Amino acid sequence: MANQQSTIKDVAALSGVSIATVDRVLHNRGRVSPEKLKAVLAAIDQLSYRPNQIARALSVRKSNLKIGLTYPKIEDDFGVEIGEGIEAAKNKLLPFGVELIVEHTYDYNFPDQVNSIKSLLNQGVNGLIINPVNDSSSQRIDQSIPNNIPFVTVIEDLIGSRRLLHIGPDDFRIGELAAKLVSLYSNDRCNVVILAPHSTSNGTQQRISGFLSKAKKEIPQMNVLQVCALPGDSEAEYDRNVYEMTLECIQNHSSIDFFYVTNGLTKRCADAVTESEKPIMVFGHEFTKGIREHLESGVVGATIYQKPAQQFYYAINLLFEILIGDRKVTKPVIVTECSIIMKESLPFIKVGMGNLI
Amino acid sequence: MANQQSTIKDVAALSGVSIATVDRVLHNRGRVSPEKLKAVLAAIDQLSYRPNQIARALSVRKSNLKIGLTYPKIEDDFGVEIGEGIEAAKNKLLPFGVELIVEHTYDYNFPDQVNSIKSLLNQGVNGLIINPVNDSSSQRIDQSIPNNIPFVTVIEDLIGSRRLLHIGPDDFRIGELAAKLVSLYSNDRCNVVILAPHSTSNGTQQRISGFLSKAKKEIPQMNVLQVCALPGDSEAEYDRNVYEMTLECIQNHSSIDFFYVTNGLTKRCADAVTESEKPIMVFGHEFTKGIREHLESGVVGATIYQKPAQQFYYAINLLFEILIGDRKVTKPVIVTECSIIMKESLPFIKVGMGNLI
DNA sequence: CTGAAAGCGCTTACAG
DNA sequence: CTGAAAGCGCTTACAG
Repeated sequence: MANQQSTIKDVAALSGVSIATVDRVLHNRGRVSPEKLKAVLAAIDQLSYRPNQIARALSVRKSNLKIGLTYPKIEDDFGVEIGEGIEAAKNKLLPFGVELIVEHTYDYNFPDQVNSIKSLLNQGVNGLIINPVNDSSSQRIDQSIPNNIPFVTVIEDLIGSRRLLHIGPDDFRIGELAAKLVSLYSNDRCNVVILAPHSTSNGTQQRISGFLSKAKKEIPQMNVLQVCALPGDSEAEYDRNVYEMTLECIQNHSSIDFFYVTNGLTKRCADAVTESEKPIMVFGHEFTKGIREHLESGVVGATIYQKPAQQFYYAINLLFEILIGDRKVTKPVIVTECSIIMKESLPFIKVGMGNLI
Repeated sequence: MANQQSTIKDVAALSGVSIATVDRVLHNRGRVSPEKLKAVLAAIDQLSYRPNQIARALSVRKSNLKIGLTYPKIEDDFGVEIGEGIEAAKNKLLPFGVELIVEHTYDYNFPDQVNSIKSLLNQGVNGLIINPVNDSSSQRIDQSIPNNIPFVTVIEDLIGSRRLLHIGPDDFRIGELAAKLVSLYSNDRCNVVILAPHSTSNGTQQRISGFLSKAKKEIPQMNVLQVCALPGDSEAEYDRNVYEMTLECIQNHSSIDFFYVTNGLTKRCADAVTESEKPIMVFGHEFTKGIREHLESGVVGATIYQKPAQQFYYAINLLFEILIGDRKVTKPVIVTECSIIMKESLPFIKVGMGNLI
């Protein structure tokens, strides 16, 4: 029937009020007489009116929202992908008059992150996105952010903090999946060494727990020889240490079949395995150029990819919608998609923002 | 420096012309004197001006673009997902004044599809999205569409047709991946029966070819006992026949370890396997409710999911951008993402439009 | 070839 | 509590 989409003008005409009043009803910015309220609501219903978001965006532009973002910047393809997600979100929100202010720490420096948050607050942001460098500090993060500034976490949760919501992978289940993948590539023998960065990261612990739990429950032939906590404070140190630790493990255990690396250090572990020339397969995480090469050569069996660009893009958009009141928070944790990547699925994998326009 | 995003007004002011002239330059709708052209170009460059797409959308709204879409509607969750992708695209394009007109055939009826195309053309569409029911008919599709109406194909290509571009999975590689997955779940013995709808669908053929090629090249223990072409003309027939054929195969071959089903009929095959109580595992495609249940119970080992909602959403948006001149066609085929789904990755899978906002 | 003006659908002061 | 008016940044007839 009503072929053309109806507008706020139509609603105003039908209910016999001005468009300003309709707008008040729409966003309950209050003080509308009961009769008019009722009439407007009825008209909205009758015309099944839905506000034009584009028009809204254009005029709301003037409000000049600021969103702050802080994350630990790592100089590799994972960092590049995060940058791509941020850039995409920035461009998408630009015409809405949103200013996205980005700060980052180099490596996992917690005091730096607290400083970056202060700096963002000083610049007058209306909300924050935080990719925490360290999740044991929920309290201190809470303390650095005023109550009236909402913040959301990405990738790594800040459990027990005042965060509005968290967006990231389900690390325990990811650990379980990793164990399953390892078992699929094994025959009778399945001796595994786990390499994880030594950190208080909850995500890492969850992955290890998930892995071990799955092995115990369902994979009788799997034997976890060792769980190595890599020392380090920076990505460079981790990179060095994972390489050396891998070689060391190979020397100490004569019977390793698999390494499971709980994060993007997968590449350097695979480098060491390649160097050793042992028939060992590596399983791990993320999807950088180096990991792709090891997948192609068969040293890495499979990797679980958490699509960082999409997580950031999604988090930024979500916070924006929350700030302008277009979205309510219904659940505190949103689990994001992860992909299983193996040699044969390389042709289908989209990195960065992929096909998402 | 230039903190605020510059606007068309700024460009006009800087180059000493009217905004109408800037607009002419922007979209080269011609007839601008060389001097002014140069001045405008310089100003655009100097201000690094980027048009506000939101504002553009709002005014371009009046042009009232129509996009037509036709696809074979199947009454299952796959069809529901397609509907979700279409709905999301429709809502996204609504404020741009785009009317998305959707027609569908029931099942794979080619004459019906030709009729639906005619009907869409009669309604004055400016471009078409076609999910072909049958790819042997590129010529007849070409003939039903005037040269000035661009069309793109989704999911199944119309090779040799005049389509502007194709958006869909890489079916040969998908077949290869399927063979790899089967081999991962096998131990020493790996006897496989392939079930495929009897149709002229090129996608199906590609998947089978990929599967066989991979098996031959890299999986010596794999033995393909039979490739069954299922008779049928409608989804209901296929559903019935795949069930019966599965039971028949189980009777005829005493040693089947795996079924590979080239499409969403996976569910009915798994039903029959469950019924037979044989220790046979099914591999297949898509991700409907029924398939999820079989993954949970372990009858289906893994499924490869082509995310139909996203393919449609993407195709519609792409055609829109092409029609308004915001995007050029650079490559004729766009390969979309596919996910490997196994029991352990169920927690991460987003169906429909997932987290894509 | 060029510019002034109206308009897309909404929001936001402002005045009453 | 309510409405008229200006404005967001662009496009599109229209007049010159």
